[in-house]
Amino acid sequence: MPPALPADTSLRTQVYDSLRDSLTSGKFVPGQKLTLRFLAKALGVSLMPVREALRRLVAEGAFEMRPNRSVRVPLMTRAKILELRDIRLAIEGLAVEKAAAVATKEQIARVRRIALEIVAARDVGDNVTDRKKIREYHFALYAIAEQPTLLRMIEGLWLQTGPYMNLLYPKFISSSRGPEGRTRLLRALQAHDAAAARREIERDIGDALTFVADLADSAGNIAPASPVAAKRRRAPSKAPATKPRGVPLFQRAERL
Amino acid sequence: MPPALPADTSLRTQVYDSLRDSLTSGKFVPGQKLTLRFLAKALGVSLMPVREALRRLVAEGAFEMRPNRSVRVPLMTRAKILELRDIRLAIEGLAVEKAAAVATKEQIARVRRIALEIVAARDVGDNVTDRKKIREYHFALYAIAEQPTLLRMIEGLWLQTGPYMNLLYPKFISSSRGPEGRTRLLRALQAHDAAAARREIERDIGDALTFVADLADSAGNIAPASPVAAKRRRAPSKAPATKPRGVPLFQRAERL
DNA sequence: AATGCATTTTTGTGATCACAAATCGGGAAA
DNA sequence: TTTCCCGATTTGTGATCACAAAAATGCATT
Repeated sequence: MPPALPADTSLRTQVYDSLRDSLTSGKFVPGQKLTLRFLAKALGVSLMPVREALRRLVAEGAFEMRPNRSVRVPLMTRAKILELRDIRLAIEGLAVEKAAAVATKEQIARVRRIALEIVAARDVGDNVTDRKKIREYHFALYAIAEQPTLLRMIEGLWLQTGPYMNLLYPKFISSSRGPEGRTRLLRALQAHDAAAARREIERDIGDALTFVADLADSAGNIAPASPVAAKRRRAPSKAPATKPRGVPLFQRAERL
Repeated sequence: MPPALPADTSLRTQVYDSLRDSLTSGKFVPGQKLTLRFLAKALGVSLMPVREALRRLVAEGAFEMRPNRSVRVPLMTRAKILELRDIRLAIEGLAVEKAAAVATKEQIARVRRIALEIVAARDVGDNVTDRKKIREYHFALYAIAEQPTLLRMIEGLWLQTGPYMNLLYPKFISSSRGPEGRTRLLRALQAHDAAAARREIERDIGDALTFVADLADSAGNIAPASPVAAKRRRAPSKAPATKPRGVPLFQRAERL
Protein backbone atom coordinates (compact mmCIF):
# COMPACT_ATOMS: atom_id res chain seq x y z
CA MET A 1 0.00 0.00 0.00
CA PRO A 2 1.37 3.45 -0.87
CA PRO A 3 2.36 5.63 2.09
CA ALA A 4 -1.18 6.95 2.32
CA LEU A 5 -0.96 10.42 0.88
CA PRO A 6 -2.32 12.99 3.28
CA ALA A 7 -5.68 13.80 1.63
CA ASP A 8 -6.98 17.31 1.82
CA THR A 9 -8.77 18.01 5.08
CA SER A 10 -9.13 21.76 4.67
CA LEU A 11 -12.51 23.22 5.42
CA ARG A 12 -12.54 24.70 1.95
CA THR A 13 -12.40 21.21 0.46
CA GLN A 14 -15.08 19.89 2.78
CA VAL A 15 -17.37 22.72 1.80
CA TYR A 16 -16.55 22.16 -1.83
CA ASP A 17 -17.43 18.48 -1.58
CA SER A 18 -20.62 19.27 0.26
CA LEU A 19 -21.78 21.81 -2.30
CA ARG A 20 -20.82 19.55 -5.16
CA ASP A 21 -22.81 16.75 -3.63
CA SER A 22 -25.84 18.93 -3.04
CA LEU A 23 -25.64 20.02 -6.65
CA THR A 24 -25.51 16.60 -8.23
CA SER A 25 -28.13 15.14 -5.95
CA GLY A 26 -30.61 17.85 -6.80
CA LYS A 27 -30.66 19.68 -3.47
CA PHE A 28 -30.19 22.93 -5.36
CA VAL A 29 -32.66 24.15 -7.89
CA PRO A 30 -31.51 25.77 -11.14
CA GLY A 31 -31.85 29.51 -10.77
CA GLN A 32 -31.48 29.37 -7.02
CA LYS A 33 -29.48 32.25 -5.65
CA LEU A 34 -26.87 31.50 -3.02
CA THR A 35 -25.37 33.88 -0.51
CA LEU A 36 -22.11 33.37 1.27
CA ARG A 37 -23.54 34.05 4.67
CA PHE A 38 -26.42 31.66 4.20
CA LEU A 39 -24.16 28.81 3.16
CA ALA A 40 -21.65 29.62 5.87
CA LYS A 41 -24.34 29.48 8.52
CA ALA A 42 -25.85 26.32 7.10
CA LEU A 43 -22.48 24.62 7.16
CA GLY A 44 -21.34 26.09 10.44
CA VAL A 45 -18.19 27.70 9.11
CA SER A 46 -17.04 31.24 8.46
CA LEU A 47 -17.34 33.01 5.13
CA MET A 48 -13.80 32.20 4.18
CA PRO A 49 -14.00 28.51 3.21
CA VAL A 50 -17.35 29.09 1.53
CA ARG A 51 -15.90 31.85 -0.59
CA GLU A 52 -13.10 29.69 -1.83
CA ALA A 53 -15.27 26.66 -2.48
CA LEU A 54 -17.85 28.74 -4.30
CA ARG A 55 -15.23 30.43 -6.43
CA ARG A 56 -13.88 27.10 -7.50
CA LEU A 57 -17.32 25.86 -8.43
CA VAL A 58 -17.88 29.03 -10.43
CA ALA A 59 -14.61 28.43 -12.24
CA GLU A 60 -15.82 24.95 -13.06
CA GLY A 61 -19.11 26.23 -14.38
CA ALA A 62 -21.16 24.53 -11.70
CA PHE A 63 -22.40 27.91 -10.51
CA GLU A 64 -22.50 31.16 -12.35
CA MET A 65 -21.61 34.59 -11.08
CA ARG A 66 -23.97 37.32 -12.14
CA PRO A 67 -22.65 40.78 -12.99
CA ASN A 68 -24.02 41.98 -9.65
CA ARG A 69 -21.61 39.48 -8.10
CA SER A 70 -24.25 37.20 -6.72
CA VAL A 71 -23.94 33.49 -7.32
CA ARG A 72 -26.63 31.15 -8.54
CA VAL A 73 -27.20 27.75 -10.04
CA PRO A 74 -27.12 28.27 -13.82
CA LEU A 75 -30.41 28.39 -15.67
CA MET A 76 -30.08 26.42 -18.86
CA THR A 77 -31.49 27.13 -22.23
CA ARG A 78 -32.06 24.62 -24.96
CA ALA A 79 -29.02 25.93 -26.81
CA LYS A 80 -26.83 25.55 -23.75
CA ILE A 81 -27.92 21.97 -23.18
CA LEU A 82 -27.20 21.14 -26.81
CA GLU A 83 -23.80 22.76 -26.56
CA LEU A 84 -22.97 20.71 -23.50
CA ARG A 85 -24.26 17.61 -25.24
CA ASP A 86 -21.91 18.06 -28.17
CA ILE A 87 -18.97 18.75 -25.90
CA ARG A 88 -19.73 15.65 -23.90
CA LEU A 89 -20.01 13.59 -27.06
CA ALA A 90 -16.56 14.74 -28.11
CA ILE A 91 -14.85 14.39 -24.75
CA GLU A 92 -16.44 11.26 -23.41
CA GLY A 93 -16.22 9.72 -26.86
CA LEU A 94 -12.48 10.32 -26.76
CA ALA A 95 -12.26 8.78 -23.32
CA VAL A 96 -13.98 5.53 -24.29
CA GLU A 97 -11.85 5.26 -27.40
CA LYS A 98 -8.75 5.38 -25.28
CA ALA A 99 -10.31 3.05 -22.74
CA ALA A 100 -11.21 0.51 -25.39
CA ALA A 101 -7.64 0.45 -26.62
CA VAL A 102 -6.18 -0.60 -23.30
CA ALA A 103 -8.94 -2.23 -21.24
CA THR A 104 -7.98 -5.36 -19.36
CA LYS A 105 -10.31 -8.25 -18.55
CA GLU A 106 -10.45 -7.23 -14.92
CA GLN A 107 -11.39 -3.67 -15.72
CA ILE A 108 -14.10 -4.81 -18.08
CA ALA A 109 -15.43 -7.20 -15.45
CA ARG A 110 -15.65 -4.36 -12.98
CA VAL A 111 -17.65 -2.22 -15.37
CA ARG A 112 -19.93 -5.14 -16.13
CA ARG A 113 -20.57 -5.63 -12.44
CA ILE A 114 -21.72 -2.04 -12.13
CA ALA A 115 -23.89 -2.40 -15.22
CA LEU A 116 -25.67 -5.25 -13.49
CA GLU A 117 -26.25 -3.11 -10.43
CA ILE A 118 -27.92 -0.52 -12.63
CA VAL A 119 -30.35 -3.13 -13.90
CA ALA A 120 -31.03 -4.27 -10.37
CA ALA A 121 -31.73 -0.75 -9.13
CA ARG A 122 -33.95 -0.04 -12.09
CA ASP A 123 -35.90 -3.23 -11.54
CA VAL A 124 -36.98 -2.07 -8.13
CA GLY A 125 -37.52 1.51 -9.28
CA ASP A 126 -34.81 2.94 -7.04
CA ASN A 127 -33.98 6.10 -8.95
CA VAL A 128 -31.45 7.39 -6.46
CA THR A 129 -29.31 4.28 -6.62
CA ASP A 130 -29.88 4.20 -10.34
CA ARG A 131 -28.36 7.61 -10.83
CA LYS A 132 -25.49 6.85 -8.51
CA LYS A 133 -24.68 3.65 -10.33
CA ILE A 134 -24.97 5.30 -13.73
CA ARG A 135 -22.33 7.73 -12.65
CA GLU A 136 -20.18 4.98 -11.24
CA TYR A 137 -20.51 3.03 -14.47
CA HIS A 138 -19.43 5.91 -16.65
CA PHE A 139 -16.51 6.92 -14.50
CA ALA A 140 -15.25 3.38 -14.07
CA LEU A 141 -15.25 3.26 -17.83
CA TYR A 142 -13.44 6.55 -18.33
CA ALA A 143 -10.91 5.77 -15.62
CA ILE A 144 -9.64 2.88 -17.70
CA ALA A 145 -8.16 5.35 -20.16
CA GLU A 146 -5.83 6.64 -17.43
CA GLN A 147 -6.01 10.23 -18.64
CA PRO A 148 -6.22 12.37 -15.52
CA THR A 149 -6.78 15.69 -17.25
CA LEU A 150 -9.48 14.20 -19.44
CA LEU A 151 -11.15 12.72 -16.39
CA ARG A 152 -11.15 16.04 -14.60
CA MET A 153 -12.79 17.69 -17.56
CA ILE A 154 -15.48 15.05 -17.67
CA GLU A 155 -16.17 15.59 -13.99
CA GLY A 156 -16.62 19.26 -14.72
CA LEU A 157 -19.06 18.53 -17.50
CA TRP A 158 -21.09 16.19 -15.31
CA LEU A 159 -21.23 18.86 -12.67
CA GLN A 160 -22.70 21.28 -15.17
CA THR A 161 -25.30 18.92 -16.56
CA GLY A 162 -25.92 17.32 -13.18
CA PRO A 163 -28.80 19.43 -11.90
CA TYR A 164 -30.71 18.67 -15.08
CA MET A 165 -30.22 14.95 -15.18
CA ASN A 166 -33.04 14.53 -12.70
CA LEU A 167 -35.35 15.45 -15.54
CA LEU A 168 -34.68 12.07 -17.09
CA TYR A 169 -36.64 10.35 -14.36
CA PRO A 170 -38.89 8.60 -14.56
CA LYS A 171 -40.21 9.11 -18.06
CA PHE A 172 -37.07 8.84 -20.12
CA ILE A 173 -35.53 6.04 -18.09
CA SER A 174 -38.54 3.76 -18.18
CA SER A 175 -39.11 4.24 -21.87
CA SER A 176 -36.83 2.30 -24.12
CA ARG A 177 -33.66 2.43 -22.06
CA GLY A 178 -32.66 -1.15 -21.56
CA PRO A 179 -29.26 -2.63 -20.82
CA GLU A 180 -28.58 -3.49 -24.47
CA GLY A 181 -26.42 -0.44 -25.10
CA ARG A 182 -24.22 -1.21 -22.17
CA THR A 183 -23.89 -4.81 -23.26
CA ARG A 184 -22.77 -3.70 -26.70
CA LEU A 185 -20.31 -1.28 -25.14
CA LEU A 186 -18.79 -4.02 -23.02
CA ARG A 187 -18.46 -6.19 -26.08
CA ALA A 188 -16.68 -3.36 -27.89
CA LEU A 189 -14.26 -3.00 -24.98
CA GLN A 190 -13.40 -6.67 -25.09
CA ALA A 191 -12.78 -6.49 -28.82
CA HIS A 192 -10.71 -3.32 -28.34
CA ASP A 193 -13.00 -1.77 -30.92
CA ALA A 194 -12.62 1.93 -30.18
CA ALA A 195 -14.99 3.09 -32.89
CA ALA A 196 -17.80 0.82 -31.75
CA ALA A 197 -17.29 1.86 -28.13
CA ARG A 198 -17.52 5.49 -29.08
CA ARG A 199 -20.67 4.85 -31.07
CA GLU A 200 -22.37 3.32 -28.05
CA ILE A 201 -21.42 6.00 -25.57
CA GLU A 202 -22.43 8.68 -28.04
CA ARG A 203 -25.84 7.17 -28.43
CA ASP A 204 -26.22 6.97 -24.68
CA ILE A 205 -25.25 10.58 -23.98
CA GLY A 206 -26.84 11.97 -27.10
CA ASP A 207 -30.24 10.45 -26.42
CA ALA A 208 -30.33 11.58 -22.83
CA LEU A 209 -29.31 15.17 -23.40
CA THR A 210 -31.44 15.55 -26.51
CA PHE A 211 -34.36 14.48 -24.36
CA VAL A 212 -33.51 17.10 -21.77
CA ALA A 213 -33.10 19.78 -24.41
CA ASP A 214 -36.52 18.95 -25.84
CA LEU A 215 -38.09 19.91 -22.54
CA ALA A 216 -37.39 23.54 -23.36
CA ASP A 217 -40.36 25.84 -23.38
CA SER A 218 -41.20 28.06 -26.31
CA ALA A 219 -38.74 30.67 -25.08
CA GLY A 220 -35.95 28.09 -25.11
CA ASN A 221 -35.63 27.97 -21.33
CA ILE A 222 -35.51 24.80 -19.35
CA ALA A 223 -37.01 24.96 -15.91
CA PRO A 224 -37.13 21.56 -14.29
CA ALA A 225 -40.32 20.62 -12.54
CA SER A 226 -38.88 21.55 -9.21
CA PRO A 227 -39.72 21.64 -5.55
CA VAL A 228 -39.87 25.38 -5.91
CA ALA A 229 -43.13 26.66 -7.20
CA ALA A 230 -43.29 28.30 -10.59
CA LYS A 231 -44.13 31.69 -9.19
CA ARG A 232 -42.32 33.00 -6.19
CA ARG A 233 -44.57 32.42 -3.27
CA ARG A 234 -44.69 34.91 -0.45
CA ALA A 235 -46.21 32.25 1.80
CA PRO A 236 -45.46 32.51 5.53
CA SER A 237 -42.82 29.79 5.13
CA LYS A 238 -41.83 29.28 8.73
CA ALA A 239 -38.52 30.69 9.87
CA PRO A 240 -35.53 28.38 9.31
CA ALA A 241 -36.22 26.55 12.55
CA THR A 242 -32.93 26.13 14.34
CA LYS A 243 -29.52 26.27 12.82
CA PRO A 244 -29.19 23.09 10.71
CA ARG A 245 -25.76 22.32 12.05
CA GLY A 246 -25.50 19.07 10.11
CA VAL A 247 -23.16 19.57 7.24
CA PRO A 248 -24.59 18.16 4.02
CA LEU A 249 -28.14 19.52 4.30
CA PHE A 250 -29.61 22.46 2.57
CA GLN A 251 -33.04 23.83 2.40
CA ARG A 252 -34.26 24.51 -1.05
CA ALA A 253 -34.50 27.83 -2.75
CA GLU A 254 -35.57 30.09 0.04
CA ARG A 255 -36.31 32.57 -2.67
CA LEU A 256 -36.06 32.26 -6.38
CA MET B 1 -24.30 49.93 -28.49
CA PRO B 2 -25.45 47.68 -25.64
CA PRO B 3 -25.81 49.39 -22.26
CA ALA B 4 -22.18 48.73 -21.48
CA LEU B 5 -22.30 45.92 -18.97
CA PRO B 6 -20.34 46.80 -15.87
CA ALA B 7 -17.21 44.68 -16.37
CA ASP B 8 -15.56 43.15 -13.34
CA THR B 9 -13.21 45.58 -11.64
CA SER B 10 -12.54 43.52 -8.54
CA LEU B 11 -8.96 43.17 -7.48
CA ARG B 12 -9.34 39.45 -7.64
CA THR B 13 -10.07 39.67 -11.34
CA GLN B 14 -7.21 42.05 -11.98
CA VAL B 15 -4.83 39.69 -10.24
CA TYR B 16 -6.29 36.79 -12.16
CA ASP B 17 -5.76 38.56 -15.47
CA SER B 18 -2.25 39.52 -14.51
CA LEU B 19 -1.27 36.00 -13.52
CA ARG B 20 -2.89 34.57 -16.60
CA ASP B 21 -0.98 36.96 -18.75
CA SER B 22 2.31 36.21 -17.06
CA LEU B 23 1.64 32.54 -17.59
CA THR B 24 0.91 32.67 -21.28
CA SER B 25 3.70 35.09 -22.05
CA GLY B 26 6.27 32.89 -20.40
CA LYS B 27 7.03 35.02 -17.37
CA PHE B 28 6.62 31.96 -15.19
CA VAL B 29 8.76 28.91 -15.60
CA PRO B 30 7.25 25.42 -15.35
CA GLY B 31 8.03 24.04 -11.92
CA GLN B 32 8.25 27.48 -10.39
CA LYS B 33 6.80 27.60 -6.92
CA LEU B 34 4.59 30.54 -6.05
CA THR B 35 3.80 31.87 -2.61
CA LEU B 36 0.82 34.00 -1.76
CA ARG B 37 2.85 36.60 0.04
CA PHE B 38 5.36 36.96 -2.75
CA LEU B 39 2.67 37.52 -5.36
CA ALA B 40 0.74 39.83 -3.07
CA LYS B 41 3.78 41.97 -2.51
CA ALA B 42 4.71 41.97 -6.18
CA LEU B 43 1.23 43.11 -7.11
CA GLY B 44 0.79 45.50 -4.22
CA VAL B 45 -2.35 43.90 -2.83
CA SER B 46 -3.21 41.86 0.22
CA LEU B 47 -3.28 38.09 0.36
CA MET B 48 -6.99 37.96 -0.21
CA PRO B 49 -7.32 38.71 -3.93
CA VAL B 50 -4.25 36.62 -4.68
CA ARG B 51 -5.73 33.66 -2.88
CA GLU B 52 -8.90 33.80 -4.87
CA ALA B 53 -7.18 34.33 -8.20
CA LEU B 54 -4.74 31.49 -7.55
CA ARG B 55 -7.51 29.14 -6.54
CA ARG B 56 -9.33 29.82 -9.73
CA LEU B 57 -6.23 29.19 -11.79
CA VAL B 58 -5.68 25.95 -9.92
CA ALA B 59 -9.24 24.92 -10.69
CA GLU B 60 -8.55 25.64 -14.34
CA GLY B 61 -5.39 23.56 -14.30
CA ALA B 62 -3.12 26.50 -15.00
CA PHE B 63 -1.38 25.92 -11.69
CA GLU B 64 -1.23 22.83 -9.59
CA MET B 65 -1.56 22.52 -5.85
CA ARG B 66 0.88 20.14 -4.27
CA PRO B 67 -0.16 17.95 -1.32
CA ASN B 68 1.82 20.29 0.94
CA ARG B 69 -0.58 22.98 -0.25
CA SER B 70 2.00 24.98 -2.12
CA VAL B 71 1.22 26.12 -5.62
CA ARG B 72 3.43 25.82 -8.65
CA VAL B 73 3.41 25.93 -12.42
CA PRO B 74 2.78 22.35 -13.55
CA LEU B 75 5.73 20.33 -14.77
CA MET B 76 4.67 18.42 -17.84
CA THR B 77 5.59 14.97 -18.89
CA ARG B 78 5.47 13.64 -22.40
CA ALA B 79 2.32 11.69 -21.56
CA LYS B 80 0.63 14.78 -20.20
CA ILE B 81 1.42 16.80 -23.31
CA LEU B 82 0.05 14.06 -25.52
CA GLU B 83 -3.09 13.88 -23.41
CA LEU B 84 -3.62 17.60 -23.78
CA ARG B 85 -2.93 17.32 -27.47
CA ASP B 86 -5.67 14.76 -27.97
CA ILE B 87 -8.14 16.75 -25.91
CA ARG B 88 -7.38 19.86 -27.90
CA LEU B 89 -7.81 17.96 -31.14
CA ALA B 90 -11.25 16.85 -30.03
CA ILE B 91 -12.43 20.16 -28.60
CA GLU B 92 -10.96 22.60 -31.05
CA GLY B 93 -11.89 20.26 -33.87
CA LEU B 94 -15.47 20.45 -32.69
CA ALA B 95 -15.29 24.23 -32.54
CA VAL B 96 -14.09 24.65 -36.12
CA GLU B 97 -16.71 22.23 -37.36
CA LYS B 98 -19.39 24.38 -35.83
CA ALA B 99 -17.69 27.52 -37.05
CA ALA B 100 -17.48 26.22 -40.59
CA ALA B 101 -21.19 25.53 -40.60
CA VAL B 102 -22.20 29.10 -39.85
CA ALA B 103 -19.30 31.38 -40.86
CA THR B 104 -20.24 34.56 -42.67
CA LYS B 105 -18.13 36.34 -45.25
CA GLU B 106 -17.28 39.09 -42.80
CA GLN B 107 -16.15 36.67 -40.14
CA ILE B 108 -13.98 34.83 -42.62
CA ALA B 109 -12.49 38.09 -43.79
CA ARG B 110 -11.58 38.98 -40.25
CA VAL B 111 -9.81 35.69 -39.71
CA ARG B 112 -7.98 36.12 -43.01
CA ARG B 113 -6.80 39.53 -41.94
CA ILE B 114 -5.27 38.07 -38.81
CA ALA B 115 -3.68 35.28 -40.83
CA LEU B 116 -1.93 37.92 -42.90
CA GLU B 117 -0.67 39.60 -39.76
CA ILE B 118 0.89 36.32 -38.71
CA VAL B 119 2.79 36.13 -41.97
CA ALA B 120 3.93 39.73 -41.55
CA ALA B 121 5.17 39.15 -38.01
CA ARG B 122 6.95 35.99 -39.02
CA ASP B 123 8.62 37.72 -41.94
CA VAL B 124 10.36 40.12 -39.62
CA GLY B 125 11.06 37.43 -37.03
CA ASP B 126 8.90 39.02 -34.33
CA ASN B 127 8.10 35.99 -32.24
CA VAL B 128 6.15 37.87 -29.61
CA THR B 129 3.71 39.35 -32.09
CA ASP B 130 3.65 36.02 -33.86
CA ARG B 131 2.41 34.20 -30.78
CA LYS B 132 -0.10 36.89 -30.00
CA LYS B 133 -1.52 36.80 -33.48
CA ILE B 134 -1.62 33.02 -33.55
CA ARG B 135 -3.77 33.13 -30.49
CA GLU B 136 -5.93 35.84 -31.96
CA TYR B 137 -6.33 33.83 -35.14
CA HIS B 138 -7.46 30.70 -33.35
CA PHE B 139 -9.87 32.46 -31.06
CA ALA B 140 -11.40 34.57 -33.80
CA LEU B 141 -12.01 31.28 -35.53
CA TYR B 142 -13.55 29.55 -32.54
CA ALA B 143 -15.67 32.54 -31.65
CA ILE B 144 -17.55 32.14 -34.92
CA ALA B 145 -19.15 28.99 -33.54
CA GLU B 146 -20.87 31.05 -30.83
CA GLN B 147 -20.53 28.36 -28.21
CA PRO B 148 -19.60 30.12 -25.00
CA THR B 149 -19.00 27.03 -22.89
CA LEU B 150 -16.86 25.49 -25.58
CA LEU B 151 -14.87 28.69 -25.85
CA ARG B 152 -14.25 28.77 -22.13
CA MET B 153 -12.96 25.24 -22.23
CA ILE B 154 -10.59 26.07 -25.06
CA GLU B 155 -9.27 29.02 -23.10
CA GLY B 156 -8.57 26.67 -20.23
CA LEU B 157 -6.71 24.28 -22.48
CA TRP B 158 -4.59 27.07 -23.93
CA LEU B 159 -3.77 28.19 -20.45
CA GLN B 160 -2.48 24.74 -19.62
CA THR B 161 -0.40 24.32 -22.73
CA GLY B 162 0.61 27.97 -22.81
CA PRO B 163 3.87 27.86 -20.86
CA TYR B 164 5.14 25.18 -23.21
CA MET B 165 4.27 26.85 -26.48
CA ASN B 166 7.39 28.95 -26.25
CA LEU B 167 9.30 25.79 -27.02
CA LEU B 168 8.06 26.00 -30.59
CA TYR B 169 10.24 28.99 -31.28
CA PRO B 170 12.26 29.37 -33.29
CA LYS B 171 13.03 25.91 -34.56
CA PHE B 172 9.57 24.53 -35.16
CA ILE B 173 8.13 27.74 -36.52
CA SER B 174 10.85 28.40 -39.05
CA SER B 175 10.86 24.85 -40.34
CA SER B 176 8.07 23.95 -42.65
CA ARG B 177 5.28 26.05 -41.14
CA GLY B 178 4.02 28.23 -43.92
CA PRO B 179 0.66 29.90 -44.33
CA GLU B 180 -0.69 27.13 -46.57
CA GLY B 181 -2.58 25.39 -43.76
CA ARG B 182 -4.38 28.57 -42.81
CA THR B 183 -5.21 29.24 -46.45
CA ARG B 184 -6.77 25.81 -46.76
CA LEU B 185 -8.68 26.36 -43.54
CA LEU B 186 -10.12 29.62 -44.81
CA ARG B 187 -11.15 27.91 -48.02
CA ALA B 188 -12.91 25.23 -46.00
CA LEU B 189 -14.77 27.87 -44.02
CA GLN B 190 -16.00 29.52 -47.20
CA ALA B 191 -17.19 26.20 -48.55
CA HIS B 192 -18.85 25.39 -45.19
CA ASP B 193 -16.85 22.18 -45.31
CA ALA B 194 -16.74 21.20 -41.64
CA ALA B 195 -14.72 18.03 -42.17
CA ALA B 196 -12.01 19.81 -44.14
CA ALA B 197 -11.82 22.58 -41.57
CA ARG B 198 -11.38 20.05 -38.80
CA ARG B 199 -8.68 18.29 -40.75
CA GLU B 200 -6.67 21.49 -41.06
CA ILE B 201 -6.94 22.56 -37.45
CA GLU B 202 -6.09 19.05 -36.31
CA ARG B 203 -2.96 19.05 -38.39
CA ASP B 204 -1.99 22.43 -36.98
CA ILE B 205 -2.48 21.51 -33.33
CA GLY B 206 -1.28 17.96 -33.73
CA ASP B 207 2.02 18.91 -35.34
CA ALA B 208 2.80 21.58 -32.79
CA LEU B 209 2.07 19.54 -29.68
CA THR B 210 3.70 16.41 -31.04
CA PHE B 211 6.81 18.51 -31.54
CA VAL B 212 6.65 19.71 -27.95
CA ALA B 213 6.10 16.19 -26.66
CA ASP B 214 9.12 14.96 -28.57
CA LEU B 215 11.29 17.29 -26.56
CA ALA B 216 10.82 15.00 -23.59
CA ASP B 217 13.98 13.65 -22.05
CA SER B 218 14.52 9.97 -21.48
CA ALA B 219 12.62 10.14 -18.21
CA GLY B 220 9.61 11.55 -20.03
CA ASN B 221 9.91 14.97 -18.47
CA ILE B 222 9.79 18.17 -20.41
CA ALA B 223 11.87 21.00 -19.03
CA PRO B 224 11.88 23.96 -21.35
CA ALA B 225 15.16 25.69 -21.93
CA SER B 226 14.37 28.41 -19.48
CA PRO B 227 15.78 31.60 -18.09
CA VAL B 228 16.27 29.75 -14.84
CA ALA B 229 19.48 27.77 -14.66
CA ALA B 230 19.33 24.03 -14.54
CA LYS B 231 20.67 23.79 -11.03
CA ARG B 232 19.41 26.06 -8.35
CA ARG B 233 22.03 28.66 -7.89
CA ARG B 234 22.77 30.09 -4.51
CA ALA B 235 24.46 33.08 -6.12
CA PRO B 236 24.37 36.36 -4.20
CA SER B 237 21.36 37.36 -6.30
CA LYS B 238 20.81 40.84 -5.04
CA ALA B 239 17.84 41.47 -2.81
CA PRO B 240 14.58 42.15 -4.68
CA ALA B 241 15.60 45.78 -5.15
CA THR B 242 12.57 47.89 -4.38
CA LYS B 243 9.03 46.77 -4.39
CA PRO B 244 8.09 46.33 -8.07
CA ARG B 245 4.83 48.19 -7.66
CA GLY B 246 3.94 47.92 -11.34
CA VAL B 247 1.24 45.36 -11.68
CA PRO B 248 1.98 43.03 -14.59
CA LEU B 249 5.65 42.38 -13.86
CA PHE B 250 7.15 39.39 -12.23
CA GLN B 251 10.66 38.36 -11.66
CA ARG B 252 11.39 34.89 -12.75
CA ALA B 253 11.74 31.91 -10.52
CA GLU B 254 13.51 33.34 -7.56
CA ARG B 255 14.02 29.79 -6.54
CA LEU B 256 13.22 26.67 -8.41
C1' DA C 1 32.72 16.42 5.25
C1' DA C 2 28.26 14.25 5.98
C1' DT C 3 24.24 13.36 8.91
C1' DG C 4 20.69 13.94 12.45
C1' DC C 5 18.12 16.95 15.38
C1' DA C 6 16.22 21.14 17.46
C1' DT C 7 15.09 25.92 16.63
C1' DT C 8 13.61 29.60 13.85
C1' DT C 9 11.26 31.34 9.92
C1' DT C 10 8.10 31.02 6.33
C1' DT C 11 3.61 29.90 4.53
C1' DG C 12 -1.24 28.53 3.97
C1' DT C 13 -5.67 28.57 6.44
C1' DG C 14 -9.55 30.33 8.68
C1' DA C 15 -11.88 34.02 11.46
C1' DT C 16 -13.17 38.72 12.06
C1' DC C 17 -13.86 43.42 10.79
C1' DA C 18 -14.82 47.69 7.92
C1' DC C 19 -16.68 49.40 3.93
C1' DA C 20 -19.11 50.16 -0.40
C1' DA C 21 -22.33 48.51 -3.56
C1' DA C 22 -26.49 46.17 -4.33
C1' DT C 23 -31.02 44.92 -2.74
C1' DC C 24 -35.09 45.41 -0.34
C1' DG C 25 -38.67 48.07 2.17
C1' DG C 26 -42.24 51.26 2.56
C1' DG C 27 -44.39 55.56 1.69
C1' DA C 28 -45.36 59.65 -1.36
C1' DA C 29 -46.76 61.27 -5.82
C1' DA C 30 -48.95 60.39 -10.15
C1' DT D 1 -53.19 50.78 -8.49
C1' DT D 2 -48.74 51.94 -10.34
C1' DT D 3 -44.37 54.28 -10.29
C1' DC D 4 -40.64 56.49 -8.23
C1' DC D 5 -37.57 57.62 -4.63
C1' DC D 6 -35.22 57.45 -0.27
C1' DG D 7 -33.73 55.06 3.84
C1' DA D 8 -32.54 50.56 6.06
C1' DT D 9 -30.66 46.17 5.45
C1' DT D 10 -28.20 42.66 3.21
C1' DT D 11 -24.20 41.06 0.75
C1' DG D 12 -19.68 40.67 -1.52
C1' DT D 13 -14.93 42.42 -1.14
C1' DG D 14 -10.58 43.25 0.75
C1' DA D 15 -7.51 43.87 4.84
C1' DT D 16 -5.66 42.16 9.03
C1' DC D 17 -4.75 38.89 12.59
C1' DA D 18 -3.84 34.33 15.02
C1' DC D 19 -2.48 29.83 14.55
C1' DA D 20 -0.60 25.40 13.03
C1' DA D 21 1.89 22.98 9.67
C1' DA D 22 5.81 22.97 6.70
C1' DA D 23 10.30 24.44 5.30
C1' DA D 24 14.64 26.32 6.12
C1' DT D 25 18.52 27.08 9.09
C1' DG D 26 22.11 26.28 12.40
C1' DC D 27 24.62 23.35 15.27
C1' DA D 28 26.34 19.32 17.36
C1' DT D 29 27.63 14.60 16.59
C1' DT D 30 29.48 10.80 14.00
